[in-house]
Amino acid sequence: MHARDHSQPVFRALADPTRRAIISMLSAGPRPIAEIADEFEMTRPAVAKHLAILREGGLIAVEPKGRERINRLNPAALKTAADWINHFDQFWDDRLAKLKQVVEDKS
Amino acid sequence: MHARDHSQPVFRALADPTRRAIISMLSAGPRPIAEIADEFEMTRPAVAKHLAILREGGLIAVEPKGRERINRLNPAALKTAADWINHFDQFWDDRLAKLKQVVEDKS
DNA sequence: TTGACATAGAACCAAAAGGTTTCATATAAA
DNA sequence: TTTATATGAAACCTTTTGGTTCTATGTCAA
Repeated sequence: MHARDHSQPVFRALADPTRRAIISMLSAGPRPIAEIADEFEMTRPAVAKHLAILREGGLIAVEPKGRERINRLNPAALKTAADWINHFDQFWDDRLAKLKQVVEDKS
Repeated sequence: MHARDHSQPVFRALADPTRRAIISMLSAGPRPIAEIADEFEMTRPAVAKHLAILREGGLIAVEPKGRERINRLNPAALKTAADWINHFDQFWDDRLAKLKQVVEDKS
């Protein structure tokens, strides 16, 4: 059993509605900070802080490009949270969970 | 922009490791507050606060039984978070997402 | 080189979160 | 009825969170 809680930074990142909105936004494609900040009614440094927390959760990766820093969604990190939640699949839809297992076994 | 964020109370509830541990614990069966609090190194009122937040997220239901209050997991509420996350399934495993869709359509 | 642009980062602040202790209340058991 | 138990709830405290403004730095463009 895993003693420590590696999913904490991910769940923490997902807890804020602004950060979830940023994830949605970045699912359409990578963007520099200023462009992201334009979509919200808060200052750029505030958005930058949210991006830092998303980065700590591994949810985004940053690549410098000239004087910009391009933020790209790393959806694989979402799987950490999905795995934890899906652990309880059986409780809300046992049949689907079993079929999904079959699908996974066949792959 | 989405008008309102109905998933916020769920994600908020999931953000704390103690609350996730409580969810795990209750997946084994309903328990009264004192029994839950025994498992953590914090006071009963602290645990009671966590239970209140889980209740706000719809993740647990409480039924009074004598002088006890039995906390029962309501895993259906987890689906709210799962749905949001699985919306990004395509990014980490497009094939599985499609098969899962087929399964859901057949039900 | 000079000026504009994109971002980093520090200092600061108010509110929320997560904990505590203390006290009140309802039910069960003696 | 009296006492013990299970919980609710208030008051309080400290740390974290989410925001701000101001300043510094590196890069592009004239």
